[in-house]
Amino acid sequence: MAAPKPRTRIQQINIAAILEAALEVFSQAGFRGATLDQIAAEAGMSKPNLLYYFRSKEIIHRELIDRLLDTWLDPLRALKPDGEPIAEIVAYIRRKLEMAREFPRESRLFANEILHGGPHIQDEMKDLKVLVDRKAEVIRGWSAAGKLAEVDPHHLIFSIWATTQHYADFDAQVCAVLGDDARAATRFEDAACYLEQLFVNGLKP
Amino acid sequence: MAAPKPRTRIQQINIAAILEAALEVFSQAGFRGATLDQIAAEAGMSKPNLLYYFRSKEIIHRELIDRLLDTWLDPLRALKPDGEPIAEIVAYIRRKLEMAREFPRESRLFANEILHGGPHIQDEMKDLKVLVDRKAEVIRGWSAAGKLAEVDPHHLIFSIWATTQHYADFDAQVCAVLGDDARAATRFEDAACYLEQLFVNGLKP
DNA sequence: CAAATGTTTGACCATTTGGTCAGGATCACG
DNA sequence: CGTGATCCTGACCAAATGGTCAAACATTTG
Repeated sequence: MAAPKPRTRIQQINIAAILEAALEVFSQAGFRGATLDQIAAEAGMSKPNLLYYFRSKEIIHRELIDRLLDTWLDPLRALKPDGEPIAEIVAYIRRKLEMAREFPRESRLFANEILHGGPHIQDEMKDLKVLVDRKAEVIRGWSAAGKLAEVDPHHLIFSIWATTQHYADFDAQVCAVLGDDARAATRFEDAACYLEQLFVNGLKP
Repeated sequence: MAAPKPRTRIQQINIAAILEAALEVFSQAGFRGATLDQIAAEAGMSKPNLLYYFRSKEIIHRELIDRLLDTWLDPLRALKPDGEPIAEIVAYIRRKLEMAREFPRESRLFANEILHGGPHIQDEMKDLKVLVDRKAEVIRGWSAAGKLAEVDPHHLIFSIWATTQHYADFDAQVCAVLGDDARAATRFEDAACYLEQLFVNGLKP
């Protein structure tokens, strides 16, 4: 199905360099805002050479999205039905927050895509729905067993996505609001602490 | 400071039509992805005529952002220090959710801007920080008075922004995951209900 | 080494796009 | 109704951009 693995050493190096550069540029400027010249410059090669490895701008973008989706949902997949519900959810939040810190560019790339209606990932959305529906059933089971408050599982998942990815996608705003002081530097730890409190106990005193 | 109000009737009509069209196009395609031709077509006029009213693409964008920011923070401003804390926060969440439903294009326009580092709104970010810091103090006071859990007020505000704007910015994903059934149709009501539960009581059974 | 295969590039092209301009159409108003 | 201000447009332009191509340059391999 997928193209056979890169044959030569040079191909491996250059394809990796291009994807790294494209991730940087796409995540900053969006698909339309990114130019092949920018990506080529960032990757340290000429534009025709870049196009020798990827036949079009869109193909680079697709490849990035494909690779991203592959790992993006791992934290959700890791939600274990037989774990302790609250602990499982807190662990999920921590994993998502960790990804927001480790892979902010991937998060922004994805956010950009969805923000514009996700025109390139209609198929993948179907798979996403299947996965989410399955995990929603798990959560519903937890609620039914009295181990979790009775909440809409889909919206619970949305709220976890929203609160964690916010720290990657809206980093500019987060940092601007927190200012230059130490609070901005510890924002991920502070967020983890706050979100655990929020999701477990809410805001009631 | 601002240009004197549109003089003529025609100016009022056309400027309004342009801003409406630009909001539509910018929010769908982003700044770079939007073209003057698209905006002009959407506004039902020729490109040179559009440029007669706004001298450049960037000026249209600035005007939209300016008008947006004017009202975007109203819900936060409305947070009353002498209200009942939990009720005030729930009311804030409902207002933000209402805005996500009523003004999804504005939300996406703003999200796009922040996602790309907010290059056009550095100044406005300063004002934002001032407002948030002030409201954070109010929240801290509520916690100190024992009327609210002890949480980081800034991150509390972030989580409200994230969870509510998610329904505007990531609408494509939300609808894809909820599917075609009635659940997608009632997503805002369901979200309001879920978020109230989450923020007040958390997920503990 | 020499052929075959793989890699790189400068020059080039068509299209898109933000923006201009001169002049014609329309409107407000005395 | 006439005249000055406002409004509108077709034609045009320069720059940017995605993409092509032939030919030069490396690298591998028999």
